[in-house]
Amino acid sequence: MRSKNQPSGRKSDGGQGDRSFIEQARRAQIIAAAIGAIAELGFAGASLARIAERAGISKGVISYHFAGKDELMEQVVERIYTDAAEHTAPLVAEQATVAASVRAHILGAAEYMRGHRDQLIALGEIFNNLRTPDGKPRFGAHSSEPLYQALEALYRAGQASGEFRAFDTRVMAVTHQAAVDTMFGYWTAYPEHDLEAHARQLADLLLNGVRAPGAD
Amino acid sequence: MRSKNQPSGRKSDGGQGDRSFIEQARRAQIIAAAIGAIAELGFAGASLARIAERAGISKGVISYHFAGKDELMEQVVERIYTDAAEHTAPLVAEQATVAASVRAHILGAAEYMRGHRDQLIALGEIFNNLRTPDGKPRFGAHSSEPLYQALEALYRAGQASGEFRAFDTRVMAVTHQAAVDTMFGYWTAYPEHDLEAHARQLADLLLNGVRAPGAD
DNA sequence: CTAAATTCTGGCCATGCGGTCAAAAAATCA
DNA sequence: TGATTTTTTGACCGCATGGCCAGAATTTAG
Repeated sequence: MRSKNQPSGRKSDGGQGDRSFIEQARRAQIIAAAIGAIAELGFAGASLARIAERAGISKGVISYHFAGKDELMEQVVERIYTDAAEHTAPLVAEQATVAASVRAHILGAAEYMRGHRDQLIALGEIFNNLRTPDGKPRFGAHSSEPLYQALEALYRAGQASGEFRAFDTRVMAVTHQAAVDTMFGYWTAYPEHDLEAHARQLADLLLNGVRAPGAD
Repeated sequence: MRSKNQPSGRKSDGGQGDRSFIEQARRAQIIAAAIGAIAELGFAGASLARIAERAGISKGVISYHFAGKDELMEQVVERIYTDAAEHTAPLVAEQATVAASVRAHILGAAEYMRGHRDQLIALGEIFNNLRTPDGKPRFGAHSSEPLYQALEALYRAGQASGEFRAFDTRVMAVTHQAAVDTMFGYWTAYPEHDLEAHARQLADLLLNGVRAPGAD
């Protein structure tokens, strides 16, 4: 009766530990199918049955590889989130001035959006809809703390270097992130919209907003 | 066999036409209960049963007064939306300069948020989640067009008067709206956050971003 | 090749959903 | 008052959902 079948049995296991290759592949496949389903049908429309159908497997397979729908959704978020962060972070770091970093962050985000439409839609859907069993949002605004802190650090550096004027860096970070997120949402609704031009306009706007009075 | 009981039977009837007082009162009561339920439990958690429970009535009453859940949700949106617009619009109009109007819009929105937390949460939930029978979002980003156009007109006026520099007014309008919306979301997540200070910071940021080079 | 472990299938379950309805209750009318 | 209309109730329907599991299929190990 020992050694039950539960590859995903080790609950609350952050790292993926010792997972066989085919196990990892199946999980990746299911996650990909989930992203597609959520992007097309919305969070509520992405049932396990529909995700399984997209993946070309039986519904039970998902239950076999994931503890439940909630774990699936959390894995989807983790996958997308880390991937996006890995892409954006280095772009910012290699700039000479802080203003250039801010601009690079915005333009880099726009470029990333082009190739990851479904992932970002799915991310938003899950953020907005996934809830804990007691009904509270699973990913509240608090989940954006790391993002906010990174942006705050960036803007504070600009203040320290004298590039930027004095302002509340937290409000700035929140606004910056919101503007970038919405740029994506707007482009999603109006696909013919020029994403890169939007990004340039936005960078101009934000940098003008924080630029130190003397610098020109 | 004529004269069936269907107070809400006149489908696609924009105005409320001839509705008895008690009929209007019941509808208002149900809409209020729906707002509370959505704000607390999210869109998915706000079932007809739970809304009815909150209103202290039987579930069937909702079906009697509304054609279906979708109509209820649309009425909720209409109620909230018109109420908010009525509050914000005059504030903007009575300002001397365009910059003052922009500032008034942001500060006015912040003030409004304080007294209408649940309404605005519910509005967001419905915008993000209500879908037509074929699965498409009922209120896409296109629903914000009137807002965007009003803001564009405002910023264009500033450009015409020479207060503002040249920039893409559409990007500006989208960004402005996003920043205001997110100010609300952030305050919701961090209730101790100083909403009015945030609004002032945001107004400074946006106005600095668009201010004409010479003006100071 | 055989045995054991892993993975997959397809059907089943309880739950909650939106919606419907006959009948009861309440309000209105004559 | 009694007759008629409006409103409410509470039970019920069909359906989709997330989850479960016995057994079959497949892969791996000895």
